[in-house]
Amino acid sequence: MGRLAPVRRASTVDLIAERLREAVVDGSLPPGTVLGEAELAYQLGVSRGPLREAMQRLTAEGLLVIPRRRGLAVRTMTAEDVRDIHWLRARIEPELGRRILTLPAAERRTVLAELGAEVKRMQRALRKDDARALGDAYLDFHRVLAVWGGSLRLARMLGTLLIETRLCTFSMFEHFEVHRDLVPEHVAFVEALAAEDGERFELLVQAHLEAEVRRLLAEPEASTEDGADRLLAETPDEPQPLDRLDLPEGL
Amino acid sequence: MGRLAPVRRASTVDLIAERLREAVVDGSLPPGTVLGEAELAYQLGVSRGPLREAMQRLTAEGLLVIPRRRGLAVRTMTAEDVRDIHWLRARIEPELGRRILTLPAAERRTVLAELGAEVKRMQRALRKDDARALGDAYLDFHRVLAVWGGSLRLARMLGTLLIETRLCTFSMFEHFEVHRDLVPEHVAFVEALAAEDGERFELLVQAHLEAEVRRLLAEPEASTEDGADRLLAETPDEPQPLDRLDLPEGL
DNA sequence: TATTGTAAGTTTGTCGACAATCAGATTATC
DNA sequence: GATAATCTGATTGTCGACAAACTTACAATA
Repeated sequence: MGRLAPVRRASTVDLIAERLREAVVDGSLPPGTVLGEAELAYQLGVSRGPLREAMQRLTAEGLLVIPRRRGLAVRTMTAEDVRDIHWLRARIEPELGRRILTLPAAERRTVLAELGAEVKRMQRALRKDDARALGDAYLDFHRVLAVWGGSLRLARMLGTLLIETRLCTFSMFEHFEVHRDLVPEHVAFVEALAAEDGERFELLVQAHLEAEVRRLLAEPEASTEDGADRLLAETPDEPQPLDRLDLPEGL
Repeated sequence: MGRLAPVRRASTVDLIAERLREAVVDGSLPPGTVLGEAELAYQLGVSRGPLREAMQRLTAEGLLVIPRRRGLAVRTMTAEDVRDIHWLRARIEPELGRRILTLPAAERRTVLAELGAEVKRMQRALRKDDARALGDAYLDFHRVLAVWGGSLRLARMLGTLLIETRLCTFSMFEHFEVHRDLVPEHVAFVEALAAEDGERFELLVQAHLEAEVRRLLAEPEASTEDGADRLLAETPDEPQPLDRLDLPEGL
């Protein structure tokens, strides 16, 4: 008989954490935002207790920062973070690709179908010049890799890295930008997987991620001196940027 | 003028989380342990608020599990977890080795010295037949790799994986065991790094980790039917083991 | 004018309490 | 005798409040 998946009611903390993650991903909480607990709790319609618990969780994921006595702040990514994140993704994603290629044919077809669907979403977004939708489809494309990669922990890691990638964009630019290379690049990804060419997939992914780093770290548009300030934030002369305040805790 | 490192007072949550991590690592909180919040808070001398926040953080790290209305439980690792953890480590640690080899010579010497010191600790522990100390030195050896690997995120990940590795041991066996292969294996690791032979280092590490998996998943001593039960926990017929209750949250 | 000292205001960090919920034991029923 | 229903006790999930700590602004002094 078919086993039933156990029901899993999300706790309030789960809900809050998810809501916060969403807000970070969709840009309603841009990097550097500082929020008071009371205010935020009121907005979410919960008390400060559960909110603080959720904050701790997002802190462990590296999305939030808790400056002492200052509520919470959305992490601002430095150039070093950008490099670290993309370097890591360049190791993880090809590995996931390889694992996906070892899947039974049926499942592999499913993966390819899902990836194809995301590429289609990207194409539609591009036609509409909808940078936001393009970015969302981009994230979901890579999430598919995480889900099918066969390693719980690697999936979780990549999931976090993808959100951090989004934070990189927000940290470096004021607003989304459509960049047209994205679609052909991802078409190539799918083709490489379809051809069961793991090596080619790896090279393509790495090329893509390196290009992303270059794009993100290129001098931001001169207009937004704000962006310049943020790049500066990684120079060692700052009075210790908020972002790194409680990182070392992790290890 | 020399910049002063900013003072960083640990918050109560940090302290609690650290204490809990320690307890997990040193075995005073074996896998499967269920604890009531009130009791634990009393033991730690704090109120339930901060304790719950720390719990959320350890949950995000995958060390704890929060069964609904049951306080908290130390995660029990399944055979699948054992494989996942070691598989991941087999990807991460060689990568860290490679990065360490690209370090300036002076720093590389420091790393080798630190690794050598840990190996010495392992040898001393082995001579005394002190399995606990051997395990601790083992953890610290690999932590050195994490610290010097040059990637904050990868370091954090490996740090967590190492604690999980310890949980694997506790999940599979009732007590520590001295196994003598460990020391020569780690001597070889250091030698490979000293010879700047990244490839050899990779092979050695992978061999070691595969051996560990075999050792951990070998039928536990017949005496401990408890261990057998735990192995069973991963079969799909259980009514959902506590361990996996709230994992999917991560991604 | 720059710098230090002071004070007020705001926010967090922590705690205690209440109510809803669940697990386990007991009892009733088929 | 086994299953289902009920009940009770304990524990969590959530909230409100208090006190300490920090930040900011202002004033005084060199």
